[in-house]
Amino acid sequence: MLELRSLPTDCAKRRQESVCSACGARAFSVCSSLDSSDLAGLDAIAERVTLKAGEALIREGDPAVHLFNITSGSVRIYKLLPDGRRQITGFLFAGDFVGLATGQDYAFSGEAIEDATLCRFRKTDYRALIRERPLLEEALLDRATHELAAAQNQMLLLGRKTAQERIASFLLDLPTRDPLRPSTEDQVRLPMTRSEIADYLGLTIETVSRVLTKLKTTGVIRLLSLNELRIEQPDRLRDIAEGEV
Amino acid sequence: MLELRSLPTDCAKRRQESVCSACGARAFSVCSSLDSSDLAGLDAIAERVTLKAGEALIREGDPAVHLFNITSGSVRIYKLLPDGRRQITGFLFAGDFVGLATGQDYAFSGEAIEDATLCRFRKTDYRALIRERPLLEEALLDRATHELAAAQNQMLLLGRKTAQERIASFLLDLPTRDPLRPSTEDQVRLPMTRSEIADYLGLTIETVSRVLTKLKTTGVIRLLSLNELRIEQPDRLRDIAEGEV
DNA sequence: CGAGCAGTTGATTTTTATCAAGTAGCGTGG
DNA sequence: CCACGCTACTTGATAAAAATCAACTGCTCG
Repeated sequence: MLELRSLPTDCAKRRQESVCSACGARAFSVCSSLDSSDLAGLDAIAERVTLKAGEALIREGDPAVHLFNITSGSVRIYKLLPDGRRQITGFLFAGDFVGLATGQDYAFSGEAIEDATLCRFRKTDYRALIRERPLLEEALLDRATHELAAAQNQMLLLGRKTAQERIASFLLDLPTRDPLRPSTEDQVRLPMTRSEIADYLGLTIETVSRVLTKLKTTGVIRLLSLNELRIEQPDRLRDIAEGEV
Repeated sequence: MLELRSLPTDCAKRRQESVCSACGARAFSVCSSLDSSDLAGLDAIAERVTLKAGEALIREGDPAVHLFNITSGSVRIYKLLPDGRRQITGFLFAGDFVGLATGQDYAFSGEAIEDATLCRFRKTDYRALIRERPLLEEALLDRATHELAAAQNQMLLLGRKTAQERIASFLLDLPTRDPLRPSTEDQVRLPMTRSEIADYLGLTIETVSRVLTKLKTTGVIRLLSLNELRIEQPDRLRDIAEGEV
């Protein structure tokens, strides 16, 4: 049930597999030395939740009762302005936590992009549990810390990168976080729509479409289908992402 | 020496004052029940650091040896693109931690905006310490969590708000985080330059200047000096910040 | 087969950046 | 004390990037 996916900076060999007693899903430790016994407590207070594509998980402003861990599928979290403008602040995949960054009320909404399964904990239970399990807390702090670093990268992207640089950065970053990435090297799965990519990168769908077309025309990427593409020239894409053009 | 400033969501009465044995500076607990004895351990491994305005604290890419807590003054943290474009990802004040969001190497640079004093810990010492002090770790997790929520707000700002909305949001947010805010209600201290405001909001200095002039002209704010202004119409500024115009 | 939706492409507008020319405040040195 | 020059800031004119508006394509699903 609980699957703490290894963080991107981990080397694979530090992964430690364990099996959730409650639902049988595999659980991976994060980089610090967390093992099955540490996760067992979490499993005990977890409920399983199933969501169809598009269904809401949490809604901004609601009391933050639960904390979630994604078992399968993917989730978008976002914030809205009163007039409907949307900023997607993250795409989350199996192993990610949803709801860590909240106080009294949820500060963002979350919905399934694809069909998804999740583990749900009451925040109060989880608070009590992590007090007894310092290794679990350390793992969560580690994870929050990594998310913070990712958020800073995203601020750099949103504040200072051009449309082309944003798309390039996105195409390079996404597969590193998606556990379902195609096995083929440099192939990218896009489970989200153009509209979601636009709202994640602070652009419009038209601009996303135009930039993808341009990258295709210049031979940097190849569109395999609407939701799948291949990076033909990774070095060039990396240069574009960092503004080296 | 160590000053864990209360988080904005705290009610004042939950503040718990304690005095650092090493340097005499006051230390406040964060919202959870952290007291002097929990902080004492941190003091023991802390060194005092003094910085003049403009001096660097940490540099992106350097090994992340230290963790800092600001005792006085203010700090900017930022990331650069190869061509020099800068995104300031945060302004930090007394009580804030610098260096939480890092793995092996620092992922951002940090410099003093004004003269500042800080406490410095070796990360290894601090890691060892928080394992023994669950309340401290909980406080840090809490803080990381709040920073994550703030980062999401900033992503909404950078990705979807207009220049005017960004400035309005900034003017409303800054005083809530600056412990040196003027005692006069609705008065805002701007210890940073226009260039820093611009790099924090993803704008240029010219745009920042123009928007401030416009807000002044429409009577929403009054510029008292270059680095001090007063919000004349807080409700209207709040409306502008949320796009209700 | 056709409706509807996601995506693409094109023309135009808007916003903000860029380039350029001032102005104001401040510290320094005469 | 004042002139000088520096820097930060402001203001104006123009350019560029991306948004908006609009038309069209192609795919999926009933």
